[in-house]
Amino acid sequence: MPRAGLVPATVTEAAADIADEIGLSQLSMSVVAERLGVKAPSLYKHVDGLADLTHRIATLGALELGDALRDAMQGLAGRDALATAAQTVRTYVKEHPGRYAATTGASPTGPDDPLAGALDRVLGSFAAVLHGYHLDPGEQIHAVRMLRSALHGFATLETSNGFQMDTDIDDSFAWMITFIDRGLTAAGAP
Amino acid sequence: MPRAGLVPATVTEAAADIADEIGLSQLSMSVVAERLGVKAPSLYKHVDGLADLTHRIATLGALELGDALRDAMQGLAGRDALATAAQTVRTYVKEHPGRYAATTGASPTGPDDPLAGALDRVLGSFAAVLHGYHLDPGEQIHAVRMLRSALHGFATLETSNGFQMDTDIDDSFAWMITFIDRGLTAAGAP
DNA sequence: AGCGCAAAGCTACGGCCACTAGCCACCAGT
DNA sequence: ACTGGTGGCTAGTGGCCGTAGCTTTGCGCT
Repeated sequence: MPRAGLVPATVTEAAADIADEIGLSQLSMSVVAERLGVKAPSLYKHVDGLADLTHRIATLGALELGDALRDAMQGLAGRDALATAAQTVRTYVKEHPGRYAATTGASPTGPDDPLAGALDRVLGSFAAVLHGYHLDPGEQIHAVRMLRSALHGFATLETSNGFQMDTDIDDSFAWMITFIDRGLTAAGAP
Repeated sequence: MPRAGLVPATVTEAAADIADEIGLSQLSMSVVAERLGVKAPSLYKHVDGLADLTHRIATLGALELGDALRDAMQGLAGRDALATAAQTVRTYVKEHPGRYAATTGASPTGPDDPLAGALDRVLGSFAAVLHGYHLDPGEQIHAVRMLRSALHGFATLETSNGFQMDTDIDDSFAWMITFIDRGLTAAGAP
């Protein structure tokens, strides 16, 4: 019987995929082990239990989302940057609901936790979106929180089927982006 | 040994309280039974398992939030109605995070499910807020979704400690309400 | 090539969970 | 007072996380 050749990263990625497929709450050591062709206790050689595994999935999700935002927003500003960032977040949450759920449910254990840096990069992208609107510096933090709330709320409500089906959700999302863009433009030039 | 005199409503309320205290994910039949002075299997005489119990907590939460919104918004319109509704939601989520988590994680099983009606009443209050702004009828649904997203996102991020502590969260919330009010006013009178 | 040793896999186990089966005692209605 | 339904119980199953300890593998070093 050859060895499986696992490292923490492989386990984390397999677990993240499973969480996206069946939901984070359904994730278990057994199902991850099964996918990797291994018995459950073997995973503890690479990962420090289910809580640690979830934390690693959260970090992976934050890193991926940060990368996606950075890539998508290259050279954009103002409304284009806002619309692109928003769509990137929404798409990521729809394609990776398990990773995103892990990310939102996690908090860094300390300043050296890689999750902290990854989350900061995501927040940095949101801040970058707002640089295109000439806001009062004191308003910057409020605007970031408003933007996060709107995107996070919309995406989570959408993935949990919180919206009725009858009206197109894409239209509502576009409307919300326009609403925020107009508000930020007006706030920036009063 | 006298009987405990339980009914489904007692069990649901006790479970909801516990969920608020220790988090919905930590809720278990054992801990509910212990609080009610009863062994865990006895609960199955009143409630059809943990999933059913969670569903009942969700319904309770939606009913309570709907009542709170109705009461708080009596006779208010426009910005006052918006600010009051928003603050009501935020306060409810902060005081009853377990109930709210159950509500957002649940979906009605059918049209006769009491949860469906309760959720509709909450949505109705949001729609009532928007009646004070003279929106195009086609925009109404988008505005409801935007409002829900913002409030839901803000409240869940706040309860999961998603915001850094350094800037006052109350200020950010007030800023967001003002932002939405201005946007809706501008949209209603273009 | 062969040897040694760390590490990666395994089986076996303990404790907690949800949930079921089946028993017993209490209280209500006649 | 009897009787039947009902609310509580104990016992038990299967699943989960996580630990202990064993076996085996395969790399590095002589």
